[in-house]
Amino acid sequence: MPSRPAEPRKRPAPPEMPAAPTQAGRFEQARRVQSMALLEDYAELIADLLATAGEARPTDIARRLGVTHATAIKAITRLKREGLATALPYRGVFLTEAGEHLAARVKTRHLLVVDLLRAVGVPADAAEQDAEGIEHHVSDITLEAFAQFLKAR
Amino acid sequence: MPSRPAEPRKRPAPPEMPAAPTQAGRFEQARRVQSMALLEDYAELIADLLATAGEARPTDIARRLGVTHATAIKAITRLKREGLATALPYRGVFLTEAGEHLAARVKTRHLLVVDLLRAVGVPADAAEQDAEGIEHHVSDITLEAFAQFLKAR
DNA sequence: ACCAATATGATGCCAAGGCTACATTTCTCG
DNA sequence: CGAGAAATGTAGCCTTGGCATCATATTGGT
Repeated sequence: MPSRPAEPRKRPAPPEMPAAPTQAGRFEQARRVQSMALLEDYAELIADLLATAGEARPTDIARRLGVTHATAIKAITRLKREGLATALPYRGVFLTEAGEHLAARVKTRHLLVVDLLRAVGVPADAAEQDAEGIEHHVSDITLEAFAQFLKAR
Repeated sequence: MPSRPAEPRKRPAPPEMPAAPTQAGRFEQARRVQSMALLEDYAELIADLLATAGEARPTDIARRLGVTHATAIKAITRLKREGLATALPYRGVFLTEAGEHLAARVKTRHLLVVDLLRAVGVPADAAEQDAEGIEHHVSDITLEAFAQFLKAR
């Protein structure tokens, strides 16, 4: 039996010990990171399309991300609002300098995360899949540690 | 200059090569995982509070997660809807069997992720912080690889 | 036993990210 | 060149997960 409904409460001992310096702080940071994840994915993909095909069109972006074009266009609007991309109607999307910087960092990080996962024995498919979600949460410090580890072995 | 506005488009070569079996599929999976993340965090925390303090009250949950109590209550409502938790008004939150199972899996995974990060040289603070976001994206296959790696070294 | 303090719950608001449906523009090709 | 096809853009709707605010319940202390 999972758990009994509890008595009327006696407020035994408010576990006010922060368990760690700030558990709440860690969750907040994780949420902050998460809000950047989508921008990062779009920036990286747009950079890839620009490099590969010479242009990045909403439909291609949408297909690659597995969303509808309407969703992609909304995201592109946000990218523009954040100063990461520019777009001329019916003429494709381009990255600003800030957008290109972001894309480059994201790509580097992605490759490093995949390499590290492979290095500790994760199969290629799983490494690719998991990296897609993991990468956004890897801090610079952790990334540096990954690089060191890979160099050392 | 980051990128030129482009010519009227000539549709050069639709890069229809799926780059990988399914890039879109990986993003979709990452999004699916993300939608579970919040439930996992709540389940783990509730289990911890129940074990530590004997009860899990919305206000404590909120404080530990760094959100307002209104937000916590909404999440608890979703936990109930998903069959992971039960709650009696003004009497705290409890986990169903499914909720306890989830909490246990999440906790195990969290510890393993932190251990892995530490093992490859990530400082303790960063490991704790990054694990908070990373753990949700670690598949069973990857988790198993982590376990093997830790055992082997 | 009462009242103030605190916790809890209910609403309503917002932004993000999905979607569908429909309108418009551009392109391709006969 | 002129349609039909395809891409692009717009609008409206939904769910999540935040928030603040207000109303109600519980609790603790005198």
